[in-house]
Amino acid sequence: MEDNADLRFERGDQTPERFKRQFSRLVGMTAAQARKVAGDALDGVGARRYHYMVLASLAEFGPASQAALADRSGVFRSDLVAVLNELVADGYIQRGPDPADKRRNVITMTEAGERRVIELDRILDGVNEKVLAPLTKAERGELFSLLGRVNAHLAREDFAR
Amino acid sequence: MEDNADLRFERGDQTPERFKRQFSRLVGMTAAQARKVAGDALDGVGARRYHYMVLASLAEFGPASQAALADRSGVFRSDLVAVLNELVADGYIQRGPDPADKRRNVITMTEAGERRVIELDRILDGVNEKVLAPLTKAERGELFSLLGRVNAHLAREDFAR
DNA sequence: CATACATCGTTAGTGCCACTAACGCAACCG
DNA sequence: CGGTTGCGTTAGTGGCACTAACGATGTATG
Repeated sequence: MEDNADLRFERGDQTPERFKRQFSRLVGMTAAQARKVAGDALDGVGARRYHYMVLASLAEFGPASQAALADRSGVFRSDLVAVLNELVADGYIQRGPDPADKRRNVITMTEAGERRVIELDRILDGVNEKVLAPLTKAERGELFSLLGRVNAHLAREDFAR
Repeated sequence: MEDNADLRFERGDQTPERFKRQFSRLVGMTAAQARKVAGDALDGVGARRYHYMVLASLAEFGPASQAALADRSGVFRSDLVAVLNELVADGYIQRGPDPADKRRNVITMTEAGERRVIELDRILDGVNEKVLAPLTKAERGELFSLLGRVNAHLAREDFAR
C-alpha cells in the first residue's frame, strides 16, 4: 500500500507520451497542482480563491460597487453575491447602499478585512515559495517572463474569434 | 459595446498588482486561458478533456481494465464510468467483460477511436501552436523545461504533508 | 476448505469554478 | 414620458476533482 497512492500527476511510465509533449497539458498540470496547494492552504484558514480575489481587488482599488468588483476580480456578478455574503458574515467587508445610485451597493473592507488580505497574501507567498522551490531566482524570473508573454498574448487577441 | 467584453484576464489597469506578482496566479491565469482555448476547441468536435485523456491512454498502452485506465489517465474510477459510457455510445471504444477476471472489464479502442485520438491530437497541437505563438522555439523549450521541473517537484514530494 | 480481506465497477453525492438566463428595480437618454 | 441600459439577485448548468458506500468477484490465510 503506497503512501501517496493518490498522486495524480507524473506517474512516470504510466503517463502517456503525448501528454508530456503537449504544452497545455504541462501548464495545466502545473497549475492544477499549484492551485491545489494554494486551495488547501486557503482552506486551512477557511478561505477560497474567490474570497482572496475579491479582498485583493478591494485592497488594491478601494471601495467599489459589485459590478466594478466583479470586473476587477474576475468573479461573475452572479457568484459574487454569495461570496460577499460570506465575507460579510465573517466581518471582512461591509455592504451598504450607494446613496448616489440606488441600484448600487458599496462594498468596503473592514479592519478585519485588511488584516485578512494580508494574512492570505502571506499564505499565498508561502505557496509560491513552496511551488517554486527547485528554481533559482534567475530561473523564476525567466519563467515569469515567459509565462507573462504567453499570458498577455492570450489576453490581447480575440481568441473567441 | 465592445466585442470581447468578457475578457477575464489581464484587464490592464484593472488587474490588482498582487495578482501579477504571485506566481500561482500567473500560472493559474495562463493555464485557465490555455485550458479554455483547448476546451473550446475540443467542444467544437463534441469532446471533453476526459475523453482525450482516456483515449490517449488507451492509444499509448493498449487495452486495459477500468482501474488501470483510471490510474493512467488521471480520471477517477467513479467518473470514468460515465466517460466510458459516452465513448462507447460514440463508437470510439468497446467495453467487454474480462474472461480472466470477472470483476474486470476490458476496454479496447475501435478503429473510429484510433481516428478520433489522432483528430484530437491534431486539434490540441493546434491549440499549443496558438497559445505559444509569441515564443521562439528556444523559448518554448526553456518554458517547457522550467515548468517540467516545477511539475516534477510538485509531484514527487508529499505535498499533503 | 472456509473465512477474511482486497479489488473491481458502479451509483450517489459534494464542492469549486465558470458561465447563462431571467427578473425586478433604478437610472439615464432622447 | 418611455425605452433602454445597468444593477443586484436567484436559479440552474456543466466540467472537473474527489469521497463514500455497495455488491460482486478475486486472493490469501488459517
